[in-house]
Amino acid sequence: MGRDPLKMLPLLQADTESAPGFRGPKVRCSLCCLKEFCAPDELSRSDIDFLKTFVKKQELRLRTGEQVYRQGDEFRALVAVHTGSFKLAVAAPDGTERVTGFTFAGDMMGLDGIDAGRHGDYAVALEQSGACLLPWERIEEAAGRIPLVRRQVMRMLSREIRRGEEMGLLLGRLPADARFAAFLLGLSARFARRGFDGARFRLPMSRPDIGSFLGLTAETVSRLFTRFRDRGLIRVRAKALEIARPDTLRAIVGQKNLNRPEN
Amino acid sequence: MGRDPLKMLPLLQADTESAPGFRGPKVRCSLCCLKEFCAPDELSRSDIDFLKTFVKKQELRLRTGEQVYRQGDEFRALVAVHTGSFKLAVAAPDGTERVTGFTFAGDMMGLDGIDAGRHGDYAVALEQSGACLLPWERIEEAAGRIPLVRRQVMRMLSREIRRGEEMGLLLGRLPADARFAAFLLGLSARFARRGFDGARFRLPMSRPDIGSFLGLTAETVSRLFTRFRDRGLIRVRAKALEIARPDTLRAIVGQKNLNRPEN
DNA sequence: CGCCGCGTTTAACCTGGATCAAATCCGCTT
DNA sequence: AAGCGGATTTGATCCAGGTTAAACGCGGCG
Repeated sequence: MGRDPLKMLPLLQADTESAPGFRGPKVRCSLCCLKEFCAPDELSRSDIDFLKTFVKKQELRLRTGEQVYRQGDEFRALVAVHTGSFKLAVAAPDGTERVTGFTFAGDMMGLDGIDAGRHGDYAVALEQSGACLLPWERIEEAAGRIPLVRRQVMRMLSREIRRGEEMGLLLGRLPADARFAAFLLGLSARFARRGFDGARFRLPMSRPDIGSFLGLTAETVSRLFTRFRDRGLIRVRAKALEIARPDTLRAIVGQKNLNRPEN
Repeated sequence: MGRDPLKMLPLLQADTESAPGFRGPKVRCSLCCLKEFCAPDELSRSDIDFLKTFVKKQELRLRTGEQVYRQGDEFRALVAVHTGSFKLAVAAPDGTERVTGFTFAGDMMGLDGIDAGRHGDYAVALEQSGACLLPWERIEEAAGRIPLVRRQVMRMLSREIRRGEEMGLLLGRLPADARFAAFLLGLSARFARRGFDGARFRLPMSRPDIGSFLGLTAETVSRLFTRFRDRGLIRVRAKALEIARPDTLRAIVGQKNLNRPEN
């Protein structure tokens, strides 16, 4: 698991713009992170300027396997994914890893640390990725000053609660194939919402990661990939995925939704 | 399930103090709900007065089976449990019920409705119960005005996120006995934290409810009750529960925590 | 006081997915 | 191109917990 010592990039430092040895597309954070809070046109110019004072130039760049923050680290900032993707996971007492989520460009990470003041999970880059740090103290301050920001922060938190509940429903009650179908559809919807192709995308995570996330073994996940492929529901080629029949996938999620189909 | 038409008490009305036919201990809400937000002594007198303007006299009284809010209802207020207990559940498309949580005195309900503006679950009283309504608009206003309230609201939301994650871990990866042990210990801890006896309490919910919550069948839950009783871990007598050996229960949760015990 | 209906417990069997084991594929290095 | 090591796929068992069915217990009611 944590065999080779993964590098930990310092949090909240403005000079981490270019981690040594990092190569990749040069992107600026600018307003991208703020979109998560508010439709930009709903904010006044001065509000935007105020927000920019603490988000700009906070970009963090990570290579595959590097962690943005570690479990137990002091919580100081929310992390907005700017480019690439991350897996969120917790380490069980014995060191085993349990994947709790995946994040992509536009997602926010670290929300669960606000209460306890430290991170309950850790975030690992699944590929070369960029992230914006949003110092929580500043966010709180902004939330006090700008009603719109306050509302959006709370909605973001609430949305996360809802998502957790749905995940619980998924894990607790759906059989393996329905979980897997729901997973694929969920990814598809997320990509589509962000303007990417929802029918054709890359899975940045490994089979064991998917399994861990869905409460299944890597073997079962692999079998599901092949079964779905053989049934013509998806097209897979290593990490590349194509959703061929989303309707059928939806049916698999819905149909097995409960134990007594009839009523 | 929803066979007999459960009564729906109107939300946000001040005159629901005494629902017709309701009998039970007469309790006042006063500051109890606010404790959820802030240690009362950290708030100034004027802040408290301000908060009281919209929480006092908002108490709702419910009898067994009555719903505080229904799935899909417009979200207008947080609901703080004042007395008694509730189960939170969602109805699957086919009408089947999935229990997503239980709440007791001091707990807050409805947090997941903030984002979407409507409730994603419904809350049913498991016994004669009382609840306080906290109009969300007012809470938001207070959050803007009083930094402490703002912080506490956000922490509350964050805590809920963390709890959801833990629930996911539980549902996705623990075997039945570990889930059940964790459930009992969780209840115990919650009661203890609220000043009740953590070793001896009443389970207000039915076996099927527990099963639904844990992603197990009622039969399995029943078997676990008897197995745990036979092993001397608990004492059960219908709804009355006594935790005899919490340490062993903890061991059951921890030990089965993962698939490869050795490493 | 005994009947009725529902929630709970117990018992017998079956299946989905985990486990264990092995073959194959793929990206990288030399 | 060949060699290597980890990831993925495939195959063969096994078992926890679901399913089905039936007995039991208990409170409400006529």
